[in-house]
Amino acid sequence: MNFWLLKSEPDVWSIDQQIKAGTKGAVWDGVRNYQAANNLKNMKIGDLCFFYHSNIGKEIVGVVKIIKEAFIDPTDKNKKFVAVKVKFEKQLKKPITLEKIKKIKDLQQLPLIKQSRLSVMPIDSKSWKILNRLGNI
DNA sequence: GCCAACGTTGGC
DNA sequence: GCCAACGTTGGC
Repeated sequence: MNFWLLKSEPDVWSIDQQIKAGTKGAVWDGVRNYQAANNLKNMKIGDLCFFYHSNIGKEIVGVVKIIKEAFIDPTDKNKKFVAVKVKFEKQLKKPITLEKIKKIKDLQQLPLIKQSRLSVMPIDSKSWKILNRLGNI
């Protein structure tokens, strides 16, 4: 099992909307970056992803689970990019802010810090554990 | 609202 | 295939 982090602007798609989507889940589409798309392709059913709010909030707000592996993004006319389907898993009572993550030495290698523009990124299991502890998950 | 850091596009 | 110009993302 692998771990990931998905970024979304809450204006476009927020954790609240993800919660409303319920057990049926929702399509994670709109990724138009090859590196991010490659990460999507490597996701397997059952993998867990942090749900991060970019721009507004700048914090990890929950966890979602992959329920459908990569397929052609229905919103991509050129059919080059892929989407996955995710289901709401958990919401953090207390979100983990970017500010907080930046203060933790063991998390400085995360793409979230180093590559701020990447919207889909892998999280190594050690960092996943640290973040779970921080989020009281 | 600005700007750094990237990605992409298109002329050559 | 290079690189300048332009566009986008996202933190501040």
